[in-house]
Amino acid sequence: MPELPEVEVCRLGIKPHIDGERITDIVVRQRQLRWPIPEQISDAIDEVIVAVERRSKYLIIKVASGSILIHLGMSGTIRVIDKALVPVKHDHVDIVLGNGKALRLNDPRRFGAVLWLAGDQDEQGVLAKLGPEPLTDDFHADYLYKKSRNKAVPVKTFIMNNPVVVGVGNIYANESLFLSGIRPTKKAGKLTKKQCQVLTNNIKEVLAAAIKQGGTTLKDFTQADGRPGYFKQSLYVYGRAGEPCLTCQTTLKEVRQSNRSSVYCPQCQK
DNA sequence: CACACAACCTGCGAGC
DNA sequence: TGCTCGCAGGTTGTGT
Repeated sequence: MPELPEVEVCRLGIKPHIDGERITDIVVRQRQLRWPIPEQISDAIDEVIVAVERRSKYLIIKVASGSILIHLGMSGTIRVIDKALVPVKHDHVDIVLGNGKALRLNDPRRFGAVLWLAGDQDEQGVLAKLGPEPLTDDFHADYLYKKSRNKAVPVKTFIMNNPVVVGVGNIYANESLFLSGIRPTKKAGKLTKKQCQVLTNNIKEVLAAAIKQGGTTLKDFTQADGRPGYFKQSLYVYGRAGEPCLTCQTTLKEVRQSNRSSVYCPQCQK
């Protein structure tokens, strides 16, 4: 499910149920995710959760001696459930809590990850290479303009590249570019300052709006049937190839870039 | 260095 | 009913 908004909605949903709770056990049923779940993750057992944070699409669950990182990949979901609930297919990990609940990760495709960071230093590996958070002031028009100079890559590929900016996945990349009137195939280096301004603004707005809409379903997060059921987005282009543009009725086109589908309006996006 | 593309894995819907 | 194919919200690693 996860692009940045879905991960943030997930964080907001689970935080009230797990923050301040003691981890009483960590049950690993399937260790082989994107990377094997490290044995040292059991260091977190008997410790108290002191923070529930997010960096990029990683959830960060902090205890005194380190942090558990969780990435949901393409198909991961996480739920707070009663610890006695019988696990189903692809329920790979439980973080069992002192309050009788458990944080349960389900991930059919296993592109997700559960990692352990000892101490409080930033990881050399996954977190160190990440660019700015899109919703902070570190991500702004001048930054994007300077960063994109002399880049021949298509702008869509550029904004989906984690070292440039994190958290912009395929859906919101398509939507942001439509709202900005920029073709996904345009070379990043050809963006004007004005276009960088418009694009950064739209990326921020699209992500913020999605978080806000996801938030409306938070109260259902721990219901028995469980699934967060993300608020249905009103999407302008994603998944609408061949259908009329909602602005000008022109038939939306689809191209593949870096093996991902890009949909755009040939009239509205130049 | 910059960029394109395959790979990781399972499930689902379309088409036959 | 059941098979095969293509595609899916992400990221890393390899090759040119």
